[in-house]
Amino acid sequence: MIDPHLHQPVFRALADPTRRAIIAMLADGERPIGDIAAAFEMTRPAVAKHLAILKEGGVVRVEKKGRERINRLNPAALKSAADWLNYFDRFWDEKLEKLKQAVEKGTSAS
Amino acid sequence: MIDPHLHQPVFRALADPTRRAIIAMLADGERPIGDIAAAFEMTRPAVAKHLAILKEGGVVRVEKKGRERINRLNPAALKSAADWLNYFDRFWDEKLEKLKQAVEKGTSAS
DNA sequence: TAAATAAGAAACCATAAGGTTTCACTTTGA
DNA sequence: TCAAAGTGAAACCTTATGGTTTCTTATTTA
Repeated sequence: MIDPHLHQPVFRALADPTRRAIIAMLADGERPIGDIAAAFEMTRPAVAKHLAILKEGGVVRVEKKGRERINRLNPAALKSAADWLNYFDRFWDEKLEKLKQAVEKGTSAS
Repeated sequence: MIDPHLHQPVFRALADPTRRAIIAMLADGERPIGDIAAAFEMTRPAVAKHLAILKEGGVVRVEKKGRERINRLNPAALKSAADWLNYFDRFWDEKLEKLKQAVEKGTSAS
């Protein structure tokens, strides 16, 4: 299994429900911080901190546009975490496979 | 997108690198807490706390066996988080698709 | 039955997290 | 050019987190 510290910035970014909600929101389209703060009824500094953590994980990127800062989702960064998790697919797949086999055996035996 | 609070116990379990390492270790086979503590050079109470959080997320299950407590991975619990993340596949897939198309166009044009 | 083994529980500590208020800095538009 | 809009940054507060030490409880086994 891969070194868990490599994934830390992404998993840290994913750890907070507000941040996951921000990710979901940005999946729908890029937005300035003010919009996000308004949507979550939260002060801008609070959102700014969440965005900083999301940026550290590479999940969000900013583009300065006049006096606005456009926050854009970088979904590729989530792949690192997804890959880590998908590694375990084999386990519950195996379990399902075993269960399926057991059920089939039982059905044919009865 | 689904309510981010539903996934909270799992994502919280995944947030710490030590916990992810414990998950990886248990994927290799069930183990009592003492073994885990020894492997990570950490006191048992510390590991016990991590295991408690993993249990809250349903990621780990315990079975009392004599004076030992066997900790076993429940990989199915990870599926909830994996599903949430895999939702975003479409985004970087889309990006890759667009990039591919752009490259192909460029190649055929040159 | 007494000693050793495996673990849970409580108390405590330092630091990280998540939030707020307040103040300063740019860019726009009248 | 000057007020308003959109932010960033610093200071501060409360609670969560991750860890330790110490003490108690339950099983083995000699």
